[in-house]
Amino acid sequence: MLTETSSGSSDKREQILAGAMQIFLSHGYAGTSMDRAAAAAGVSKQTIYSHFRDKEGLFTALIERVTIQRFHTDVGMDIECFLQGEPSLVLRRLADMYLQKMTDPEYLALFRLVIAESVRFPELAQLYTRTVIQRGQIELSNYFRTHSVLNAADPEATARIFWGALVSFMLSNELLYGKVIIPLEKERLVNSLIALILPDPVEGALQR
Amino acid sequence: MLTETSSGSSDKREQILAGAMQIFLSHGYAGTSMDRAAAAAGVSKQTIYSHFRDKEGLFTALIERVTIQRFHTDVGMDIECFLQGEPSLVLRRLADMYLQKMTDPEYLALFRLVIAESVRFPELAQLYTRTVIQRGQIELSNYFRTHSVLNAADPEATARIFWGALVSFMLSNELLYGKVIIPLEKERLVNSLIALILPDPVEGALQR
DNA sequence: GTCTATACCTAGATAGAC
DNA sequence: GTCTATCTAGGTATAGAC
Repeated sequence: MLTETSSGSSDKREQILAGAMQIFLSHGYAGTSMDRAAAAAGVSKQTIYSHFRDKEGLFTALIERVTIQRFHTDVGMDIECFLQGEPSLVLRRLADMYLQKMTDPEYLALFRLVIAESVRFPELAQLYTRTVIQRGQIELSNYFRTHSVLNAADPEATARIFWGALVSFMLSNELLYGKVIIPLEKERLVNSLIALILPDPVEGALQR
Repeated sequence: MLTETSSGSSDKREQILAGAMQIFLSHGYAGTSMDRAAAAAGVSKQTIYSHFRDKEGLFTALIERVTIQRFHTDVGMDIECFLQGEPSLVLRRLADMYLQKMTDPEYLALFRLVIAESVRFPELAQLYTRTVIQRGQIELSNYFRTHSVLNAADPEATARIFWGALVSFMLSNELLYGKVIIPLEKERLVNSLIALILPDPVEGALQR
């Protein structure tokens, strides 16, 4: 049920993408050799070259696939059911969901790789921005816009702040070893975030 | 006036670091060859190897230098004078200062490179976290803690949110092409950030 | 200390058998 | 389409003249 490309879909092609993905995600573009990619996929090097034009073509197809897949899983789960209930509960639910998605090892590796290669492969970074970042911020903007009880005169800017606090928390904690250097419990970040956005914080919402 | 290392300081050493830095910052670790680094520094390859053990040693010394230098320039400017005055003005001043520092091309390149190589060179990522990230957040935490008029029951968490919103804005705008894909004026982000943190937003502070 | 020249290896990409 | 074998360029690192 994946999008078919010009080369057509085949088992081998999927096998190559699945195997090479592990190596590229963990070792980066320049750090991955076609030999290792072929070995990880369980095929010979020439088989890769019969399915993809060159190393760049393989990498591009691969990152596109991971990004699009992530988009589809996001669409798969019903976002609407997350937005029902007390705003404080909804915001907490949203924050927990985004943080959980962001701390997935594959998401972290994709995030790091897209940033690392954003100069050599700008079109991949742009795809990532449109597919992952923009999507999340539109969801948040819509919620802030349609719930005027919240302290969000500018829904789009508030969405950036909410999302940005979570992204930066993940980046610092998971990729830059902040978890051990400047530890901060997730709950404290989320509690403060909610307290800022809710006009008058409910007593029970702040648990510490 | 730089910190002297075990190899001693020399003009050549500085020349090598300055030249190689440009290449490493723009092409990454694996994307930089010792030939290009030598050419950019205007020395021969063997001269590099007489000052540094190997490519990893050169890269490590280089990133350490850039990170420490950035720390020193931060110390150089008097942070205290930034913290005088109305909280809304101080927050705006802080936000503008951090955003300006973050959009410096060399800072952006260092940021991207540290993230890209955070697996191969974890000690550099940790140095970056301690020197750049932790420092900024301590400054912010102290301000929030000593100004209880602000809506910051948890100063450290609030500092994370403030800093995180700015970092993520920079990351999205400057590294992931968000400036053209999901544009948002800097002023709107900063205004909303200040409005959230100030208990009752001053009328004149929101300009749009 | 600094350069030129080179050893040795691995990279991406291809040729040709099947 | 798929594999084995191979070509060529470019990589890190070193040897030896000055």
